[in-house]
Amino acid sequence: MSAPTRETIIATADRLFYERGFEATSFANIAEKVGISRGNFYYHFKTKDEILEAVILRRLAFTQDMLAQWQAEGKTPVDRIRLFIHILVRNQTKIMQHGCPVGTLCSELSKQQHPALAHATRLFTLFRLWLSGQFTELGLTERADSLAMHLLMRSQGVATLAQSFQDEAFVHEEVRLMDNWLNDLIDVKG
Amino acid sequence: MSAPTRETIIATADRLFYERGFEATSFANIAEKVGISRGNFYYHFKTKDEILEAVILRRLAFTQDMLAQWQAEGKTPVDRIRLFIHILVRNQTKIMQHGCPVGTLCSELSKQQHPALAHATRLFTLFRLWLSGQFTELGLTERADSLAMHLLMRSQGVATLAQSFQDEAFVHEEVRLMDNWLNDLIDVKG
DNA sequence: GTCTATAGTATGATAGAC
DNA sequence: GTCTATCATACTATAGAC
Repeated sequence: MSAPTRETIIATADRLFYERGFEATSFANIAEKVGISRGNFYYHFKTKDEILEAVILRRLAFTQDMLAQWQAEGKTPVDRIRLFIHILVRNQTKIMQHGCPVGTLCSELSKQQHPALAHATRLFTLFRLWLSGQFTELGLTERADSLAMHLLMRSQGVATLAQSFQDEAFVHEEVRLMDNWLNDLIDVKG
Repeated sequence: MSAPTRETIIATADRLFYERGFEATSFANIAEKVGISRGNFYYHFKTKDEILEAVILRRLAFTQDMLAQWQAEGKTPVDRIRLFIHILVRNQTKIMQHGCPVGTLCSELSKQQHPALAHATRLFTLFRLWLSGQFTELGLTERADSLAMHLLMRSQGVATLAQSFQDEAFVHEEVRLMDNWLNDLIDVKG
């Protein structure tokens, strides 16, 4: 059974890519954290890009699971959209330290002109389609995709500034504004 | 006269740090672009952190110049705030390729827990104080800083998603929404 | 102020023993 | 599947000639 080791490598790489960045994380860093030799590491992954692909696949799977859970957990579309908005509060500590896992990865891959950018952007697309579905359920079919992108945009902006300024109050204030924005959207509609 | 070479190094490093990222840019990369040997490079800068400091100082100076120019160019505070909002359109091509120069640098330095993060964040602070001043002039003194942070947040979010999705129409749509947001702010006030 | 030469370290990657 | 040993390359950085 090689699955456990392989899975441990991917999970560790996932964490380190998030905390330190993709470029800044070396094979040695990952191998050390996992507790295996570098040689053994190459048995599981031949290149750094292979680990990146595995990490993105893992994140895609985890994101889909999370969205499915939100779908079951939130009773109304508004409740479900709020579950998205409030990840900024739930994951606040990590976001202030390392930013958004999706945004920072896409940004780094974009700068490196890395071919995996398109793959990583699919993480954003999962959220985009899910949010768009919620807005459609609210009867805002025409604007659904724009509204989804708008919310994604705001969560990205908050994450970047939270990371730079290390300001907890700012995050709460902006989450409050996003809640208000959502309320106004429903009021105007109803 | 060593100033020309030194200035060329800083300008080149500035560009490469923006285009490729700080970590991904090596001394050899910069030296090659400048057209000097690596040995000569070390005559001007002993460590990579020294160049980073010089680059940040350069960016601070350029930003202050730009803000001073906007101050003179925009006839009213609203005009001046619009000059800020529309950098997203003016620099669209570069933003879609490399993101926001300030946001991506701060994000990277934050991940590396680099001591220069506080210094780089001052770039954001320049915009924050300038925008806050415009809102104060509009009579929104109490909310001036929150409004400034809100606009910074939105420009960061747009930059990150523009970089990930490579979507020109999205940028224009969000700039339009920021313009509307500014108009509504004045309407409510007046 | 600029160069070549070089040291020392870390990296991505491979070969082969167990 | 895991290890040690090894390679070629790239990096930061220094010493010294011109």
